[in-house]
Formats: sequence, C-alpha cells, structure tokens
Amino acid sequence: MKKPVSIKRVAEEAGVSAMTVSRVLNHPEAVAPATRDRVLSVIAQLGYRPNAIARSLKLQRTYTIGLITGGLDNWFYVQMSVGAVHELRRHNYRVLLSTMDTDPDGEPDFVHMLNDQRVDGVLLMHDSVQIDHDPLVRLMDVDLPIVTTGYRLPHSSLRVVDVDNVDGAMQIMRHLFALGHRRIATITGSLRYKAATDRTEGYRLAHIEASLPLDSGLMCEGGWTMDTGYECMQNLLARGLEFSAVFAQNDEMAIGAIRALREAGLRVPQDISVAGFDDSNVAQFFDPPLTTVRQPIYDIGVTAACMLIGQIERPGEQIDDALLKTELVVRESAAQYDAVAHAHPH
Amino acid sequence: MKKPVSIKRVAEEAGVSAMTVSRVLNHPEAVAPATRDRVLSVIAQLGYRPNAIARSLKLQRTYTIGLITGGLDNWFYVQMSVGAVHELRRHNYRVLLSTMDTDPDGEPDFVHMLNDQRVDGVLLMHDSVQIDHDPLVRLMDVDLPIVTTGYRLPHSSLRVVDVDNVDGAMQIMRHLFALGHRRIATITGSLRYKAATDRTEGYRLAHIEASLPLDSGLMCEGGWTMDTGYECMQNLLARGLEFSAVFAQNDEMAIGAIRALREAGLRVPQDISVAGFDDSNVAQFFDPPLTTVRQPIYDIGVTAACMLIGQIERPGEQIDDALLKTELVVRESAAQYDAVAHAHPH
DNA sequence: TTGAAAGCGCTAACAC
DNA sequence: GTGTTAGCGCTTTCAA
Repeated sequence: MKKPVSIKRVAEEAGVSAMTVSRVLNHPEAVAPATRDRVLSVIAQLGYRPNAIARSLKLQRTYTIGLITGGLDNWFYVQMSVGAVHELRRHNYRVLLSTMDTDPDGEPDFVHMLNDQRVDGVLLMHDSVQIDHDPLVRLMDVDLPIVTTGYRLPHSSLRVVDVDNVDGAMQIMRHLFALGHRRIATITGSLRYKAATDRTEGYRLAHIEASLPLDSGLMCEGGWTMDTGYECMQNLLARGLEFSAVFAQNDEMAIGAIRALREAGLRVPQDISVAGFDDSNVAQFFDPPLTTVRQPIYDIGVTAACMLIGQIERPGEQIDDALLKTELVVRESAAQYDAVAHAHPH
Repeated sequence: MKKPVSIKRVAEEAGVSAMTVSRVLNHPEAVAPATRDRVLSVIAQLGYRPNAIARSLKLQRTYTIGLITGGLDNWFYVQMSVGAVHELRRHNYRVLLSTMDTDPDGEPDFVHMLNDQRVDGVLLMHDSVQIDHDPLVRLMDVDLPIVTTGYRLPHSSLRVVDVDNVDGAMQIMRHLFALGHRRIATITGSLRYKAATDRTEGYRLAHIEASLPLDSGLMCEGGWTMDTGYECMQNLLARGLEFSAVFAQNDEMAIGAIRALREAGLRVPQDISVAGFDDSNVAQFFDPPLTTVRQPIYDIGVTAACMLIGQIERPGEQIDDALLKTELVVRESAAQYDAVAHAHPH
C-alpha cells in the first residue's frame, strides 16, 4: 500500500508552501505564473490529486448526493436513476446509492446515510404514495435539500418532480373518444397512489370535456400488476354493462386485461379497444402493440437532479415543483369503434 | 440550516471530554457504566451521529466502495449490482456509484473516483473483454483492492469473479446430444470476449467427450445481439450444411436465430432445436420458451462484494478468483431429434 | 504574491 | 477510567 501523495509532499517538491499549492488548484489567478507552472508540473509528475475527504471536512460540502431508489430491480426506477446520474455527473457530483430496505435495527439504510453528513442532498425515487406516517418523515429532521419523484410528504421543505398524470389520462381518453368510443371502462391503479387518483381524475375530466356521462359501474380498482388487471377485466365483464374500450392505468394491467378479454372470446382491438399507460419496455413488443402514454422517465431523473443541485448551490432560491408532460403513443391495441360489432351482443 | 451536533457538543452536555464520547461509541467496555449511560442518553437526546467524513479522514478508511457498472440500462449489470449492494450493505459499507462513461476531458469518471481517495476498494462490473490497453490499466496505479466480474487485465493485483462458461456450454451441449442431435451448429458471441471463447471451448470439449467430430462450417461468430443472431442463422442456412440443432451463445442471439429459421420456413423446435445462454428475463416468456443456461447473476454480485470486503479488511490474505456454477434450464426450444424429419431435406 | 496559523470533527497514543 | 495532545489533509483568514 503506497501512500498517496499529499499536498505537503507537492509543496516540498516544488519549494513552496502547501497554501500555494492549494491556491494553484482553487484560485490559480492569485498565483504568480512562474510559481504556478512549477507547481503544476510537480502535480502532474507526482500524479497528485487532492484528498476529497479532507476537502469535504474543511468545506462542509461533499459534492455527493444520496440517491435513494425504490428498487433497482424495477425498470422504472432504474431509468430515472440513469437520468439523474448523468445529470449529476455533468455537474461533478458523486452519487451515493441507497435503498429503502431496512436493516436489522429496523432503521432504513438511507436514514443513516443522511445523518452521517456524507451527502449534500438527497434524491428520492420512489412510488408516489401519499403517506403521513413513514420512516421518511424523519428525513425532515435533517435539514438537507431533498427532491422526490412523485413521493409526497405532508411537509413543505421538499420539492417534487412528477408527471402530469391528469393530462396524460385526458390525452388517452380524447384519443379513444376520437375513435368513436362512448362507453369506456377504466382499470385504475391502487388508489393509495397519487398517480392513480390523478389518472382517474383525467378520466373524469375527459368525460366532462366531451359532455359524456360518467358511469361508476365502468370503474374497477386494480393494483398495478398484470394479475389485478386480469381480475378487474373479468369483474367488469361480469357486470354485464356495455362498453367498447378500456383504459388500463398502466401497461401491465392492460396486458392482464387483454388476457382476460381473450379468454372471454373477445378480440383486441376488433371487439374491445384497450389502452395502457407508461409505455413500459414491453408495450411495443406485445401483441397487439399497446396504445399507451409515454412518460419521460429519463427526464424525470434529469429534472430532479437539476432541481436538487439548484437547491444545494443556491439555497434560499425559490424552486417550484416540476410537472412533466406526457405523450400519447398510438399503436394497435385501440381501434375505431365498430358500430356493427357492438350492435350485436358479444 | 441548523448545524448538526458534534462530538464536542455532546461532551459538554454530558460533562465529559470528547474522548470519552468517542470511546462510548467505539470502545464502550473501556468506559465506566455510569458515565456511559449518561453519555448515551445525551447522544439519544441530541440525536447525535458521528460525522462520517471526519471519521474517514482520521481513520484513512471510508467504509465506502466504488461500484463501477458497465451500464445501468443493462439488466445484467443491474442484477449483479443489486447482489453486490445487498452484500455490501450487510457489512455496513456504502456504495459510490460510477460508470465507464468518459467526461469531456476524455477521462473516465471512475478514475477520478479512485484518485479522490473516497473509496476503500472498487467493484468493476463490466463485460469480460480481454484488453491490454485500456483506461483501466490506470486503475492499477492506484493501490486499491479491486474485484471485477469477468473483466480481465494483464495484472495480478486484481481478483476476478466469473461464471464457469466452459462448463455451462458443455451442459447445454450434453443436453442436445442426449436429445439425439449429432450435428449442432453454434453462433458464438464476439470472440473478443472471454465469455465467447470459453463457451466455444465448452462446445469443443463436449464434442470430444461425445467422440463426435467438429465441423468448423457449423460455427459462426456473432456479436451478442438479436441482429447478429439473425444474420448468423441466415449465414449458416446458406452454407447448405446439415444440422438439427443450434447453440446460440446467448438468449438474444437465440431469439434472432429463431426469427431467421421461421423466415426460412423452419419450425422451432420441430425442425431445428435452438438453445440459448444466460436465462435472461425474456427467455421464459418467449415463444417457444427457451432452453438455456442460467447464470447466478445475483450471486456474482454477492461473491464479488464478499471478496472485495475480504481484501479490504484482511489485506495480505490470499484470495482466489471465484468461478461460479451455471445451471441447465430445460424449456421448449430444444426437442428430441426427429430422424424422419431430417431424412428429407427441408 | 506568498506564508503561518488555525481549525473542520474525529480518534490513537499517551498521560494521569 | 478519563483527559490532554496531536494530527489526518485540506482551505480560510490574516499578516508579511
């Protein structure tokens, strides 16, 4: 284990004080060109790099942020994280990774991370659950800039980046209405999630906009998974109500719903149109390719990172929550309403 | 921004010296029970947590490792990373995330990370390329424990965790032989990768073991992607040689190969059997579900983390490279050899 | 333009 | 069993 070169070593070698070396690195303009060049050449020769730990201790600034992710096995969070990591890197921040997992003490890992004063801020990429009691409220004790993606806490000191779910749902509903559908069912996500209540609100507003009545019999609450999409679809069919299209509030439930429709002898999209949400990685490879709403996942990460850096570097500055736009992706799972097919019972 | 409580503050409040507080935390047995309890209660009351940065500076130990991943958008690395992160967490190590991306200076990010002396060791999860000239050789200048997954460098000071690709390939070949196949083509990965040369070696050894001749006309070098699997399959078919099964050296190429076979009017597995490698997440959902070889990806991460911690905490101790076992996964893309079908030309 | 002193928060070594 | 001193490697403040 050879010891790394320190600033002292460089100073000796260059025949100056440590202070001058430090200045060459941080305020080069305040050093005489001749001295500067000499120091720089010694630095290069010795391969000196300042010890970031010592620097952090002195500056009370780590240039590191904590990235807390809801689960690295979830494609969604990974995409977001990649966006955030890229942005942070561009701004020369390091990323300390943490999870929501709890350790044997029952203390979530990230709580330690925060208290250790190893990070300048925290990026929390998690589900948009609405919670009051949560390990996360402890976050608020630590007075650190925090940005979350969709995760809301009853506390004002944190910023939120989210997707405009209301508008996204309206877009897909407008598309279905434009295709001639009039009675459209929806399979919601778990209504504990803001994403689900927002998408449901979009579903509602789109009806109002189109001056069409809402039928609560056409709504069924799922839980984001294929299984629940499947069950909800069976449930909706069993109710015996008329409808020609289904808006599943994510792609997984859409896939589950399609399976249920097929088992009931119905074709998608010929007999029933189905739309999803998310444009997850399976959406385009599924049969039929899903009509859905794309979320700018990567950009969520980028935006969140950007906001966090802003909070860190310009404290006090007012930063507003961000609401990102979604984009309708028209594929083949939703088709023109076929009056003839629907004239006869299935 | 309220200032976090320091050890001094706790010391004052408890009426002891800072040293005693430090001892309570690090060598509690060396402190009188009465003092200890008093200090502990002050710590709890003030919510004191030692400043990890200051600790690192003093101890010259960060309890942080650098995780360099080949790409977070690759399911493979993510799985490995999750394994590593879990293991590191169990041992109370933090994880600093980095990538192989190069910044505007052309300097890979992780090089900075290493030189900053912010980490106690490095986990490098990347492709098993064999390279001599590489930014990574710079890694070797820094005298830090390093463990890689499959990535080999002509340097002895790093440990490697890899999968037994030779044996994995032999397993799948034995399976195909057992199904009655005698002439089996292979689509290799890019032969710049050790994984590909190893799997090809397994292909060769299995032939020797079965006393069957090898026909170099049945080999085609691909590049791991679906596209190259597709092209290689077309290429192999165009050669006009007889064969009843194909061993694609990963699942993606297997999928590409199957597409090419279908376009040529051949059914899988009735006319041609196809086997893959990796048991990637699509393998079981594909039609037909792929017969393949499962790699213990998560365990690779765990093992690598384990070895790294060993090197950090017990320097000097001899640690051997690890070679993990694979497991044959029999599904439906490879079937019994049908002599009748192959009696007639396709 | 450069240097000396002090201190960020912590702990190992040595007193008492 | 507890306190004092010193120093990890750096930078800010003040003096020369």
